[in-house]
Amino acid sequence: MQELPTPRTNRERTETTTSALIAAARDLFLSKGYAGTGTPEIVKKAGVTRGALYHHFEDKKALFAAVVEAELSAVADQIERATPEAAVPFDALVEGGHAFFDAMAVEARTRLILIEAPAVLGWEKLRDMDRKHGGRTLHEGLDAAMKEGVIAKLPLETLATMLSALFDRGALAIESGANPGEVQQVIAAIFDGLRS
Amino acid sequence: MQELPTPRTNRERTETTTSALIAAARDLFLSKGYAGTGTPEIVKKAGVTRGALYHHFEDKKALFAAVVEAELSAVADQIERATPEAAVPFDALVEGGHAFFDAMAVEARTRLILIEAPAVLGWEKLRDMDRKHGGRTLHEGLDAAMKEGVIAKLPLETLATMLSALFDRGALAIESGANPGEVQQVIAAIFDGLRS
DNA sequence: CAAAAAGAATACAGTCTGTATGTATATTTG
DNA sequence: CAAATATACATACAGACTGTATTCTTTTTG
Repeated sequence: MQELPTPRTNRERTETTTSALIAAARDLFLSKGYAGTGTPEIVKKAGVTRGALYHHFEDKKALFAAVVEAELSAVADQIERATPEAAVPFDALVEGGHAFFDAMAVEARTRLILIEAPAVLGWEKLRDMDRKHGGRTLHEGLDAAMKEGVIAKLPLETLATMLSALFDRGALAIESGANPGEVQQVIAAIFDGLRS
Repeated sequence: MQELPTPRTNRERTETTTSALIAAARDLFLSKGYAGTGTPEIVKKAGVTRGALYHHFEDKKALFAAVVEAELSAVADQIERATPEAAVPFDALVEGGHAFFDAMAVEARTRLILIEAPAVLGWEKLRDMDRKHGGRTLHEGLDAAMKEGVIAKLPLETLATMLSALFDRGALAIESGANPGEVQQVIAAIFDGLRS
């Protein structure tokens, strides 16, 4: 009875282990936080050894960054899928906000993306990652609305940064038990106040 | 040549060592972050031993909490001292915001209070601590402005939470090189939009 | 002043991270 | 296709840190 070597290409092997690591790390980071999760536990859950982890990732932080990137991508996809096309740029912003809260409602996702990621990776680093993914939605929406004269003319970059803070804080507040309706009401009022 | 025992009351001893620990920890946490600062380094800088640390504080996190509390208190004091009295409630909000940014301009203070503290102590815990100190300023200002009918009627608690997010994000953006003038311009525009 | 309590120092056990070293599996090259 | 090389992975190790247990010292109390 021979052992079947089951030959796999290197790309496949890498893909398998990195996926397993990211998936395992994601679950543990979400449930126990970054500091509360040790690499021994991660590799055990992923079914590999620490050697494999440190072969594919520079360090624990790099693995965490990969998890965050995946989550940001998932959020962006979920938003894009939920908001097909909005006739009025202004409405797109409101709908996008709604989709954002839905996407962030995944258990503990807010803590991972909005609390832990800035602390572990640095706020600016996360800001850049965010821009690559979901951040574009808000940015482009504001740009369009501003060009059509729907909202007041303000420094776009700064305005986007400030308004995204509203959504982030809103998601955190909702997860902590705040009334989602109230949060959206307040955000709507603020956006409405920006109309020219 | 006898050693002078320099008898000190227990309260004095406690006060001395806890102060030294908090001061040393503050500097190190600010410059190297929470995870990057070990307790051996802290006690060395404070001139005591780890035994003293763990006698007065439950764990490293508790010491960090004490530092954060002190920083929050310092920020609140600085704001209160900078904004004597504002005739119009609405103006008080603007002036308070300006004072807030000044207070947060202390090197790395934003990272400690806005990034690390939520990650280490939990967002809700920090939210509570914040309410005890500076959070009141914004809360009361909004309450007054709303009662006088200066701004639109909205759920106060939620509105305060959302607007404080603007100031927090603004402080972070400024520390990351954003134009302070633009930040305040955007915030002013948002507040102005809320006038009824 | 003796006993009790509180402050503080030392020693220790357990855990984690990152690296160094060794082995097996793929891929490239002659 | 065989040897050489590179990549994937596993094991062993060194250093550091956290929190606790123990012991000693100083202050307080009866």
